[in-house]
Order: sequence, then structure tokens, then C-alpha cells
Amino acid sequence: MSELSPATVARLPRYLRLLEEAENGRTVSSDVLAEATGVTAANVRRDVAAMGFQGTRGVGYSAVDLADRIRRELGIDKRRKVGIVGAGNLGTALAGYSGVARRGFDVTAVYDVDPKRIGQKVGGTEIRDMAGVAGDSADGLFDMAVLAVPAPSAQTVANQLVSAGIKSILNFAPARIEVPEGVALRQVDLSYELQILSYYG
Amino acid sequence: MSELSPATVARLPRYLRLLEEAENGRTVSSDVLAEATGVTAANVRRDVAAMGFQGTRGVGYSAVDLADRIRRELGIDKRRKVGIVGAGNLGTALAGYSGVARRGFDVTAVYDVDPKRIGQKVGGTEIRDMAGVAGDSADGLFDMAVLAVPAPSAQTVANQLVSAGIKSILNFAPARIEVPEGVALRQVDLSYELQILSYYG
DNA sequence: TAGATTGTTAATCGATTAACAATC
DNA sequence: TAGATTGTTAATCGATTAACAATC
Repeated sequence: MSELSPATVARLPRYLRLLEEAENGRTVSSDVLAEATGVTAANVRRDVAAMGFQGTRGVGYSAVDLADRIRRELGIDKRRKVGIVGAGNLGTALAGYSGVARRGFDVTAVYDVDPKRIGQKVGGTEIRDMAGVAGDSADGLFDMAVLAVPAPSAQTVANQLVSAGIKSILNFAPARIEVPEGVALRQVDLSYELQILSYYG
Repeated sequence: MSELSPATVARLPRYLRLLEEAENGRTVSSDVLAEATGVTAANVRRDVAAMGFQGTRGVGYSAVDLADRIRRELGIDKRRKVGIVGAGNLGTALAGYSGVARRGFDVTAVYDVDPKRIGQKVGGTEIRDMAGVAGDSADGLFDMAVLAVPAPSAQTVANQLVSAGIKSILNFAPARIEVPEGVALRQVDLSYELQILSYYG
């Protein structure tokens, strides 16, 4: 199966975005992909080859076929169900992000602890009681979780999700969390981003 | 001056966080730093050496002195003024993030276009009219900008900021933006994060 | 056939790691 | 002196790039 390098995986969404903009039936060269994504053409060809996808010499890559392959490789050829935990400002903003549904993700559940929020709708999805988050995820209501809870509850909620069998967590809460081996985790931390940015600017 | 590798810069905030937790006057070894941040001790020593900081053999690094050095290297030894552009759910959430002020950043301005929002307060800062964003940044009201605007306005706002002399932009808007050479840019994209996460989980 | 572009090799670059002498 | 830990070298690993033969 796959064995893509982290560097390659991080570039695939960029390629995909460009390929989706290409007209149907169009062919796209490594040069065009490179130009638009800020990498070298050689790098593009290497990434494409790593997925086992083949282009046509003298012609380029079929845009639709390459897009399909990238989606398959990323695991978004079948739609993935995303649960957003926390319906405060952050969770509400994330639930309303454009382009997410278009890229294969369905927000199938949003959670909050606030009784006043529960039952309200955010982006077409009714807010559910956080108390049910573990049960719902175990039931398969969603299979990826986005954490948008206050910092102090982040680890607790993560633990509940892991116990319920969730294997992918994207943490936007302003707190580092730990997950066991085998659970995929990505952390987005405003504070870290600002510190890194500060060095360069 | 500096010449830190991107990999090193990305690790500095992790070290800093640990060092700030250490008690005053304490000494911390590369082994402890490594353990807590998920890198090897050799890597920590290399990063520290890259900043020109020296520890004491047999003892370790002075926590306060190393923290100071990291802050200086990142450019947050003097407090930096952050403007948040867009006071919707996302901007409001970011303005309220804990730990940001504690780490050297002051949110000195928040902007919105909605007349109903202008004048309201978010996290102690009064929301200003977006029309003034370029003038305010040129006046030095803030020197780093966080974009939390709707996707369609992201590039326009970025252009205004760049024209006004802003050199650091953190983009949370769900749209890729371009900036000229010499302007530091970091992009946080929920869609990309989910796609990458999907591969691993 | 001529032009374009892939697939792949070899060279290069950058980052990580193990190991250990130096030294507190 | 014995134990701990740094600073640094050499080896390794992973990722990028240039270049070009293969081939559409």
C-alpha cells in the first residue's frame, strides 16, 4: 500500500486544489503543478510517482485521474464524517468553513456542554449534548474529531474520543494534548504559529 | 546574527513552553527537554548550540537564561503587537485564546466591517472599523496581523496590510493568499489539515 | 520527425542521530 | 575522584534537485 513520505503527503492537498480547478478532460504538466504550488517540477513528478500514478510522456497528467488518485491516497475518495467538539466561537467558525464539504468532509455532528447551545443549529447541524460524544463516535456518527473546546477540557475530551475508538483528532484548542500510539493527531496552536512567524518577520 | 534552520525554529516554542514551567533558578538537561518535546537529546543540544547558547557540562542549561535566549532569538523579548482582522466567530475566538498574551503578544487592535460590531469589545479590545486597518498599521498600532476574514476578502486585506508595511501575516481565512518576497506568511488551513490527517488516520 | 514532457538516476543538500571526548 | 551532561564529530538518513534518456 501507501508509504508516502510526510513531505509528499503535505503537498498532495496543494496539487489536488489545482487539479480540481482544471477543466474536465484537461491534462496538466508537472511544470504547471510546480509553478502553482511552489515546488520544483522534479519534486512533483517524484510525488506523483510515489503514488504509483503514471502520466503520459510528452503530454502530462490527466487532471481528473490524478485528482482521483490523490483523493484515494489521502483516504477521501469516500466521504469522511467529521465531528466538531465545542460550539463556541471557534467551533462555530470551523463548522462554517467553506470548502470543507467540497473536499470530502461532512460535518455530521457538533457538540457543546452549554444547555442553551444544545439544540441550536450551526451550519445546518444541530448541536448535541457533549455528554453523548463518546457514545455517538462509538456508534459511527463521525470518524474524525476536531477539538474546539477550552484548553482545560481538551485532554479529557481527547481521552473520551480515543476510548470511543476515534483514530483521527485535529486539535484547535489552545493546549497540547497527548494521544496513544496509533491515533493520528494534528495540533494547530495560535501561540506557536505567532512565535514562529515572529522569527521570520 | 541568526541563521536558524526552519526545523530548529519550529522546535523553539516547544522548548520555551517547558522552560517557562521550570522553577526559577532551575537547571534543565537536554535529556529532560528532549523527553518533554519528543525529540532526541542530541537534537536539543544541536538546536541550543545553533543559537550560540552554552550550558554547563555535567549540569545542564539554566532554564531562565535559555528561555530568555529563545525569546530573543524568536524576536519576542520585546512584546509584539498583534492586530486581528475580522471579528466574526473566528476572530473572536483567536482574540480570546489563552496563553497568547502570556507569550509576548498583545492584541492591540481588532477590526470588522460590520457597523454593528464596530465599537463592541472583544477580549478587552474595542472593535475598530476595517476601513482604518491600513492607516492604523502604518501608524504602528500593530506589527503582526492575523487574518480571520471571509475567504473572498483575504487577498484584498492582505494587500492592504502589505502596502501599509506589515511584514508578518498569519492567515486563518479559508483561502490561500500571496504576499511579496520579504513578507513573512503562515497559513492555517482547516481543509488541508483534515486532508493530511485523513491520510494518517 | 520535432517538440514536449515523463520517469528515473545520480548528485546534492539539509536534518537527525549515535557516540564520545571534554569538563563541570 | 566518580557521575553527569555538554559540545561536537562522523555517520546516517531523508528529501530535493538537476539532468537526461525514454517515449508520447
